[in-house]
Amino acid sequence: MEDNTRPQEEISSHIQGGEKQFMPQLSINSVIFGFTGERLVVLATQPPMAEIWVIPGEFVYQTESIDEAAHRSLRQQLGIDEIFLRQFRTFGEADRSFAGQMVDYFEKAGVDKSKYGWLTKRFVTIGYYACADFRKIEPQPSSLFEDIRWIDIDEIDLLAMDHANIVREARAVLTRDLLDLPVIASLLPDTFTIPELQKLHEAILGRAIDRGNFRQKVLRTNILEKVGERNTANTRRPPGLYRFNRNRYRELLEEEVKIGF
Amino acid sequence: MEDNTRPQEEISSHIQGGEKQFMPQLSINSVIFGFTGERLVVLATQPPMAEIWVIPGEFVYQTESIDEAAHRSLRQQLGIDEIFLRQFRTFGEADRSFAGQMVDYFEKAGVDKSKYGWLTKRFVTIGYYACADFRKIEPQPSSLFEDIRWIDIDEIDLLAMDHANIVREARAVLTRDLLDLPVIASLLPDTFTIPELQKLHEAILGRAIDRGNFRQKVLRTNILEKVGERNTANTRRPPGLYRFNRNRYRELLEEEVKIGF
DNA sequence: TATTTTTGAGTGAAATTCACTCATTAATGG
DNA sequence: CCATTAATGAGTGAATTTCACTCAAAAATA
Repeated sequence: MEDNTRPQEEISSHIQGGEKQFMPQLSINSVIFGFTGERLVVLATQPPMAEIWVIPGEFVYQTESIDEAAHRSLRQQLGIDEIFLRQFRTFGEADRSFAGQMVDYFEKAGVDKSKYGWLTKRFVTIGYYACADFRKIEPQPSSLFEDIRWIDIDEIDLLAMDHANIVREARAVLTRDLLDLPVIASLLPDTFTIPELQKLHEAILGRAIDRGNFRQKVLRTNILEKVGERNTANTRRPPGLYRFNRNRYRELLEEEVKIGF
Repeated sequence: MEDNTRPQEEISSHIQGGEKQFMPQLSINSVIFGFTGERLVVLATQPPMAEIWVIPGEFVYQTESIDEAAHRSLRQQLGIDEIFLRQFRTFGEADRSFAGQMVDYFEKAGVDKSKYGWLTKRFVTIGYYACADFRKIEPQPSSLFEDIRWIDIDEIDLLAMDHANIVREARAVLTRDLLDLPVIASLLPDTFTIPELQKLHEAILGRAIDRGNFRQKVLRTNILEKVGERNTANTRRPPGLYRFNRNRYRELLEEEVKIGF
């Protein structure tokens, strides 16, 4: 993937030149999953002056692929590079549009309708989902959004438009993809304990897993390598510290070995 | 899904009005799988005057959803209604366009460039795949294509543009979806034998399956009901005739029971 | 009528799943 | 300093599933 970074533009210029540089009526939206250690969360942003929460989105430059647009979005808006990012579905209901929320916003901002009109049309959006280390991302407002924060997976109904539905679909795909362990690797810090890994699985699957059996199955795949003896946490018995063996990862993917928890 | 059928237009009017009624730079393409009894095949069409083969495609009216456009495409072009149809991926490379093949064609046809120009731009296409009963579809040329035929899954490299790749991706998804038996139900006639069902599985998976074990597993799910005693084929011992029990179907889907061959 | 080919049915060893118990470790409280 | 406690690490065995395999049945064919 080449670097298609463009200067971080002011929101108004981003929008006003839109119809010339972007693919018309097309956007991408990314569901970015994180894991607090207990709960599955997704990243939500609040556009300037608009009192709504949405998942991060972008438009597609005429000169870039949709995958590049998705990566650029994360890079420019969140400073995230090198991340697991996967297209999972495209949403194209006939009445899908920003119009309701956007008109108010632009009139407040004093933008001329001839400039933002292209934005109020019906939009088809390509959904991506990503997994990110909860602690490494430091959400900070930029010119593209006023506020940004993690919201619990059970609170997504506060999202505007059809974004709650997009998140639900993404979560269903994530659950299916759970077998491909590389998916969740980026949800965890570089090193972690097996109980932590189990909690992540339980958060995604939404059900409890037997402790002993989980441990056995994971270790049997040889996908983990012990890196430290103990944790500085204040638990009783200190759990072993592990990290993913990236080579074994790819092997498992190619063998299409299903772990099956 | 409402009926959004429009009169079958002449190819030229279909194209010339395009930029006004269709979503710009967006199309859908459908990979339609069939099963000959031995081999997996896909439907390919040849546009008028163009010496290329492509999979069926359409544009999306501003007033219809992408799913409706996909269904309409099959209805208008192939006379197929009520079919299993599933979106599987969107293709959006920066250089994806009909330009190469189309310019020659329209110049031959004497269409003014101002009319077909919108068609030569970069296009993003939403991929759908469908399963159809090989015998029920009777491919016949219409105003939208000059010729149409089934091609073997191993001969898709003759397809133009990135369509071979689209078919490959669809096949990979079909293989994954094979567990959800309803997917393949529409590939078979209403009644069929277990050996026929097994051959279909082998054609999709691309490998041999043990006969006895396959039989056991399928029958254990109670998804089949015996409908006739024997077949009029000229085999040795006549196999039992079965059909899918639609109710049991949905049950299995909801239980998310994996058959796992 | 014997042969051949295909379907239908069954068997058992090997592997996997899954609920469960026991041992180990180190912080905590007295 | 020691018993308690809470968490991790390790193991066990019954039940189930997988999978390669054999045998029986049915009907066309020679």
